[in-house]
Amino acid sequence: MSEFNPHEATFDRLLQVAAEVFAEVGFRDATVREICTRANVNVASVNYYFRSKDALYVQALSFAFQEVNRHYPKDHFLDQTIAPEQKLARFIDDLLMKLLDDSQLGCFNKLILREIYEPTKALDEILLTCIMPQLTQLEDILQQLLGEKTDKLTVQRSMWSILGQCLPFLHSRSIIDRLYPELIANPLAIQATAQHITQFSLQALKQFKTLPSGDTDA
Amino acid sequence: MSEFNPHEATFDRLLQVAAEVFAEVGFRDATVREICTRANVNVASVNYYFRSKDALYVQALSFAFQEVNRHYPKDHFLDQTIAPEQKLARFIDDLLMKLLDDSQLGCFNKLILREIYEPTKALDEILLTCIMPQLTQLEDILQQLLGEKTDKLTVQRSMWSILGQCLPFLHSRSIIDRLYPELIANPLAIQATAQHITQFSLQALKQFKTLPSGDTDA
DNA sequence: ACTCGCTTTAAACACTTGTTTGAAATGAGT
DNA sequence: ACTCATTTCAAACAAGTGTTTAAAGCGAGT
Repeated sequence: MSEFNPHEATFDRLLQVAAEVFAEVGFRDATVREICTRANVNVASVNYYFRSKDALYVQALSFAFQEVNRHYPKDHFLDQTIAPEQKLARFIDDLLMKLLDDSQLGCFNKLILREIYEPTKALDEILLTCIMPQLTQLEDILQQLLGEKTDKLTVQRSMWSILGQCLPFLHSRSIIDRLYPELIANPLAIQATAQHITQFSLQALKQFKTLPSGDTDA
Repeated sequence: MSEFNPHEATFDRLLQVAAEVFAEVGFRDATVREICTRANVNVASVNYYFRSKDALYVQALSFAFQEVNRHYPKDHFLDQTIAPEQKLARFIDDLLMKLLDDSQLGCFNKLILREIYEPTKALDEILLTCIMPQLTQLEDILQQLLGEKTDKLTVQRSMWSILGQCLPFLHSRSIIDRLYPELIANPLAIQATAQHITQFSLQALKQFKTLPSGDTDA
């Protein structure tokens, strides 16, 4: 994944490789020796620079968040000129791309996923810095789309309805790859799937609207 | 979870306890010694009865499936007198209850979830015996609901839209418990959430119908 | 009472793991 | 050229792992 660069300080190389390895096999299955070998670094370096494997994990996590947030800026949803329906479509598109990203960044996603799946003490920080911003962003879009008078609980449930439709492409990849590969075979298929989710959701959301504005239709 | 019963053969006790422990901490973090201690059994028993820890895991998995399938019979969806909308509502209700089941059976669910999340060689068998039946059941309901002329891909995508809405309550429990506990605070709340998913989906599905039958409305 | 197959047991084995250690290498400041 | 703090290294350590072993216990059939 990340080719060996001798000019990168061993500290940074360790962090980078650790994130990758932890993402691939999880905290427990990741061995210090494997990480050090891949980083072309002596075994003792982990304890020298990070005190322990646990501490390395925590640092690797927050490093991964920084990277993800750096590559996926989230400010382009504040634009009030774009219709909320459009924003929702964009949100779903972006999310699906992110979840199916198998590159460098994808491994950071996997890392976060692991943390959700079996939380360590680091989860609380992740929730605050990584998950919550995404959730409130979607919540805002939905509140705009449905109208201010739609109650919070309905908005939240709808938010999970939409998130839920996207998430299987991250956490049930093993099933989808085996039984429904056509859904994500190529970028076009992914976009079609995203479009389905958008259509599905927009139609569903109509029933919860409390706004009179009836000029936004397919 | 399962209190020690001296009259139960050690073989059965091992299987039972192994399923619990594997579900709790995963294959790698589960130690043979922990399993044996909980089962009031000598360490060597695992290798005596099951040849290896790996083999024990596989057997524990298929044992878990048998138990789950025994407790959740799936034949009451063949009844042709029930409207497909009703069937969908029932399906979602059942699934949500299952996914949120924290009892004895819940641990079997966790076991299966783990297998989906990080597949071992055992996944293929699980897909066949445990996952596929559920999926095709939902697929059938949807095909009935949408009409025979709706294409398979749309049906499959819709199936994942519905499944996806339910699955977060299993695999993102850590987030929901922390940020949205009201959604599943008690049986009533769970039912309300299930009802939301049903309404959301039925409204969404309308746009994909290819059947003329227009007498099924909210 | 004795045998013989099955089961249980404590101890040991072989291996991997995270971590520590103390010496060697490195390199900037003088 | 020397110093000294920082970094790297091979080797060893201590603890935990799955597995094996060989002896002891047990229980029905004769």
